[in-house]
Amino acid sequence: MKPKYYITTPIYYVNGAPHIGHAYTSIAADVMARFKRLDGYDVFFLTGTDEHGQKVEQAAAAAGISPQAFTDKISADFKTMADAMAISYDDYIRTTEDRHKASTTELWKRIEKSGDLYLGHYEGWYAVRDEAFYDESELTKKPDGTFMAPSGAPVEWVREPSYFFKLSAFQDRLLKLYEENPDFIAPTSRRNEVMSFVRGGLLDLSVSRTTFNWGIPVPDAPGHVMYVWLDALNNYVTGCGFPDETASRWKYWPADVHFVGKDIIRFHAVYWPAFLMSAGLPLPKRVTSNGWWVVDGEKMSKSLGNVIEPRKLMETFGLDQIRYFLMREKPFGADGSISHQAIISRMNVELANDLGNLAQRSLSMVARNCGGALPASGPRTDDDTALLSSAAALPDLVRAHMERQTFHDALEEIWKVVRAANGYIDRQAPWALNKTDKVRMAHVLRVLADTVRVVATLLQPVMPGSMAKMLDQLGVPADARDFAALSKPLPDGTPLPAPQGVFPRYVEPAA
RNA sequence: GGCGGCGUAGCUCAGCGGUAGAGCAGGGGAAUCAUAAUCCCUUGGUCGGCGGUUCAAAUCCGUCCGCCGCUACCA
Repeated sequence: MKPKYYITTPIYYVNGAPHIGHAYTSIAADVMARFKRLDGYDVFFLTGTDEHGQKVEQAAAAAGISPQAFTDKISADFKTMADAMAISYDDYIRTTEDRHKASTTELWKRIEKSGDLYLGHYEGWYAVRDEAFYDESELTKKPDGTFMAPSGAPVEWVREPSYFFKLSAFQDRLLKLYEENPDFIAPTSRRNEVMSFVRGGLLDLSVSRTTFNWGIPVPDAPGHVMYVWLDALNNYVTGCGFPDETASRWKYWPADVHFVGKDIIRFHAVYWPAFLMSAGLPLPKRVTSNGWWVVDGEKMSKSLGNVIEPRKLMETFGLDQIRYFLMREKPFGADGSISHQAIISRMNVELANDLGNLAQRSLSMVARNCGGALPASGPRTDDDTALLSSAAALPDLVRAHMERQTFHDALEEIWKVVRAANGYIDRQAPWALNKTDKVRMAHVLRVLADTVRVVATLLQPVMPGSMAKMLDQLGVPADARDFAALSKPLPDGTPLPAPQGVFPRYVEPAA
């Protein structure tokens, strides 16, 4: 039986259109999911939308439609986006679904039963627009005497009854979790921040609200709805069929990895495990967080007019090219910059010149000089062995990087082999052998075909469409494209279709 | 303020105790199978400053300068 692997993206808050940040996290999670499937795992990959909260309620009112109609529309937009980016999710969850309400109600009851909830009241300066409370020290006084949040939003003093979660009681258990599981939070810099935060002491968490209705009702507490994070985080458990622990999907819980943006690491690495501990449910194995993309050193913002839209990028450069760029250009956990020029450079230098051209020059010689059939292997020279060995070592190297989400390093390892193959073809010069030693030429071309096959197989998670084309051209059957199949050589004489360029060079349109 | 991180070639970064590295960009050459793609060679750095430990320091310690992150209920 295949080992299971459960992977999630955040569920995205439906207060705006999908942007590059959403695309990035989802693509990374998708790369991971596809990699695990090819590596022999029974993968469950969940994504979806987070649809409750006061802001949604108000935005819907402003739009003159019901909250449900409002979220239906935006959730559909996110789903369309996920499909357009080839996100291979197995389920798409929405927090407004009945299954999630049932699941979260049960989670609440379990936490309550553990004695970790109590009724108190919350008061403070509240900004409706930010859906957040602020400490008085954070506020600035305006000329008219009213106060303003750091975001510029107006605040008002509110006092409301609220249920609290005894987060303060979980400090030691959380620290123990981090210490015993050094891989629980990635990257390390975030782990240090989280540990430092928890060491500093934890306050109880307000987990219900009475000032709005668009949420899951607290059981037996009229007027209270659950506060957003308890509701939102629980989607990961809902997706596995909770509270039906006999559901076929329940085997997937706990998650093997939650992919999140660095802004929500604390919710996933502190609150979420505490909720689960209280409810007596197993904890996720890992929370891995990604950094931001900036444009020319500036954070993207509408006012600066430098917002990069994922749809536009895909239209201009192509989906696989963008997926490749995002995984290749910077370390996953770190911030990095994106620009038109940088995309073109990766695309033309690495995809078109290095890899696309390697496949094209190798396969066109097979087509022309080997009767369009895969040549047989021959006696290996040292040069042959060096290249084939580096290709054979690739799956383990890449796997190790994938486990740590060091995608850019995984791709660099693959590119070392691509560059080595270009060096090999120049040294062996099969075009010269064509005139002097056709037998050796055929053997050289087979070494190249085998090397490109390994590379293309390993790149499928990042560029599924393009690599499918490349593997077609290499004569690899559709059922022999997982990593295990690499140990089985392709049959000699496999007929190959006429090669066609997989990665065209990007040429700037004439102005 | 407290805690943590970073500062290495023009650019992005790796190295983290033993004679400075990669990719891109720049320069020269080779080849001509291929998407004018490829390959080889090469220019270029007092490894932020100053002290210290050591036979030996980008690499350990101290200090200074400059950037950045976290410091609670915001996706």
